[in-house]
Amino acid sequence: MKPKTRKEEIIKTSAILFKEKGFSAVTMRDIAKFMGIKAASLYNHISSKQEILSNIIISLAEQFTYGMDKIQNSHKSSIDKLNYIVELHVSITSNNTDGMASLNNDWMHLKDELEYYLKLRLDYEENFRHIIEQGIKNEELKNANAEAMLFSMLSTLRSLYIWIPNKDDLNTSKLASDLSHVLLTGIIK
Amino acid sequence: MKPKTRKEEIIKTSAILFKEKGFSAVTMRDIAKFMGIKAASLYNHISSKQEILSNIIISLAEQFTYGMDKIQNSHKSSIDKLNYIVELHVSITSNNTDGMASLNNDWMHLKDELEYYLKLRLDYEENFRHIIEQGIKNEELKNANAEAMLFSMLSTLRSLYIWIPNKDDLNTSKLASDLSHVLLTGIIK
DNA sequence: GTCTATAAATCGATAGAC
DNA sequence: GTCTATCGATTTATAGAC
Repeated sequence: MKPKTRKEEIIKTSAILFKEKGFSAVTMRDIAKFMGIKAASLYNHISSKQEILSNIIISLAEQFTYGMDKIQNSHKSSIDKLNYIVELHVSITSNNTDGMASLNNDWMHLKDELEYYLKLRLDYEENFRHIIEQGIKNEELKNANAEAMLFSMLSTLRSLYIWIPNKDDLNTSKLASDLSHVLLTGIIK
Repeated sequence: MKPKTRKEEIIKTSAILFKEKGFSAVTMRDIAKFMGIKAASLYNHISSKQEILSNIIISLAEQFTYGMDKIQNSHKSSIDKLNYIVELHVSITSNNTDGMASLNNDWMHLKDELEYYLKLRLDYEENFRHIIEQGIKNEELKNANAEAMLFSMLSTLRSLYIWIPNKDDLNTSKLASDLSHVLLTGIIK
């Protein structure tokens, strides 16, 4: 995931700073200083601060959409599908923990792509909900509050970017399996 | 929870706007406009934008600290303590959904109170962790990844402010019990 | 308690030299 | 590809009238 072009380098640097203080509190001068150049030089590679933000967010949102489509089209059990969703989040997040902060906290500062992002997010949530509801019908899952199940899983998976950087020796498959176990079977003996 | 003084009104209004766009993207003019006055008039009641933010965040952080202390000092089982933690989050969040957004997303913009806030948060997490570890020793909880358990519960509870406003007919005790059930016993049949 | 007017600093972005 | 210089807009906050 090393940036190959100068533009990719700007986007990667921005994601680090956006994670620390949020999109609105980071200035073009902050980004430039971090890269050892002047703010005006950034505009030779990108056209606006907005463009940096959309690059970070839309790319991630589309990765989630693509992954969810593959899971939906696989003919697996509901529980297997939920396990794959956990793996999807662990995989995408561990490859871009910085960008995930913008996806979660700065999407509202999108302009041209705001509607597109909101559609991707809504579709994702509806697919997730559908898998849970199917699992209840199948009697794979408890006949309980489906919205609470969805909310709990989504909240945990969306917060992964906060947790993952703290695990130095990151074993993504163990992390995904531990997390699946907690989310699906609970913590009570 | 109706604001009684003009200062409380400013803080309540600010919390609504901070939730929408974040602290840094909201201007004093935005807050004033929402209240039907001019930005300069705000300074007759508060001394800075910073002061508004600390009022929102520190008050909430102290409520969590106070609630956790009471739970720690109660001589209940580990599982009961976890249930009370869920109730604590549902209770505080449902009384101030707007402010919870600042607590979660804008704490890094604190200045004088940043260290104090970080200490309260760290203590809270350590108390939470201790309860889970005790539960594992007691054999009330599974002998599994304690950090994953803590992370999953905390992530879900901290995200409650996003979910609660969407439930119009809010029955807080049913919400807390549904959530406890999902978090403690999982979703698999 | 609210207003108008304004200070002082900082913002995103552009022009043009090298 | 980076620089200096700068524009025009916007920011938090203050001074002083009413």
